[in-house]
Amino acid sequence: MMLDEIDKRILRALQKDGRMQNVELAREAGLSPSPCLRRVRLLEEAGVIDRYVAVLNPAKVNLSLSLFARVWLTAQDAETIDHFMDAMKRLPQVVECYIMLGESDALLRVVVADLDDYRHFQASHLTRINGIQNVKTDVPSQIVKQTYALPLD
Amino acid sequence: MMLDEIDKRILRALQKDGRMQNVELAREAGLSPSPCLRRVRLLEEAGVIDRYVAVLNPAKVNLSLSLFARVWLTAQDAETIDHFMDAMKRLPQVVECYIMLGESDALLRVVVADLDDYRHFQASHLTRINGIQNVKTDVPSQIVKQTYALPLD
DNA sequence: ACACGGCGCGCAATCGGATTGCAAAGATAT
DNA sequence: ATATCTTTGCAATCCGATTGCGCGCCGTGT
Repeated sequence: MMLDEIDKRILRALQKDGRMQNVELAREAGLSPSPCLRRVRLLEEAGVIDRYVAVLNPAKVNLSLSLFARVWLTAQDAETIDHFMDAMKRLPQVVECYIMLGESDALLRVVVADLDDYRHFQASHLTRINGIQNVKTDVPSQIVKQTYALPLD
Repeated sequence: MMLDEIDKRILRALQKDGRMQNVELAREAGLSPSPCLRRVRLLEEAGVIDRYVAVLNPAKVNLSLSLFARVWLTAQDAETIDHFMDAMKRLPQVVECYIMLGESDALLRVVVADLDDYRHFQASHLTRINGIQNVKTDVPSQIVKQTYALPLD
């Protein structure tokens, strides 16, 4: 799919505010409302816009601590990795999970209330999963930026 | 703010689909539309819902490569860190940036088209920033999970 | 137990934006 | 230059968001 400058303006706006009203969106895009909405629908159908989500304030729902865990597995065969991935998909505290090339085998972002909560999570969930050899937890002291917005040129 | 089970159902639904229509949302929450919408507005005003965003498909906008960079700074004083943070805020390719306790000083998630693009980003942006001593790039081979949804009990 | 007060609910009416059909304008290729 | 295909803008329609209001439920105090 080919995106022109108008599409990019639409996407940039919707990445900032996914509920922006169509009239305002049209103004920002430099279009009248109807073609603007039609473009949005096309972008949705084409899968350029994957979904819309509400972003919560972690502190307001008692999940102030976001931390990273680098995971080393006991092996890198498909079975071990698949089992690990399935387990990660099922843990709601694991908000992001990547299988990595290089130093560690996986990188997680885990969201919990506090360190006690994380200790509990690690003890009763992480360590019970087969195939995990080691976990190194990295704690952020500050979140500088957490846009999930992709840069469109 | 105290969240009851209905609020949590609303938040869970909106984290999955931030544009869900109020009538459907009300159905999922087990409420009629008007009190449901009133609750959503309260959650917005209270800052529990921080914002709504459209999530794009990276591949569809030619940004298929998401990678992590661990950064070591030349010093950990406020000035060095502030300068670094300002620089990160200005780089649109840097989608997430955390100042870390422990091994590395910062962790970035960077979004680019491909490795060439990343090399270029590193050469013409990252390495030009004062205070960066070293960067280790970690490449994910697979994205297992990328929910940004917080687990509400 | 009963009366009172406050909070949150659901209904129904209103309001406003989303959606669609259609004709005109623009772009493209021959 | 012209035919064709595409995308726009307008206007009418439709549908959901929003609000006012009365009711019922729950907690409190007597």
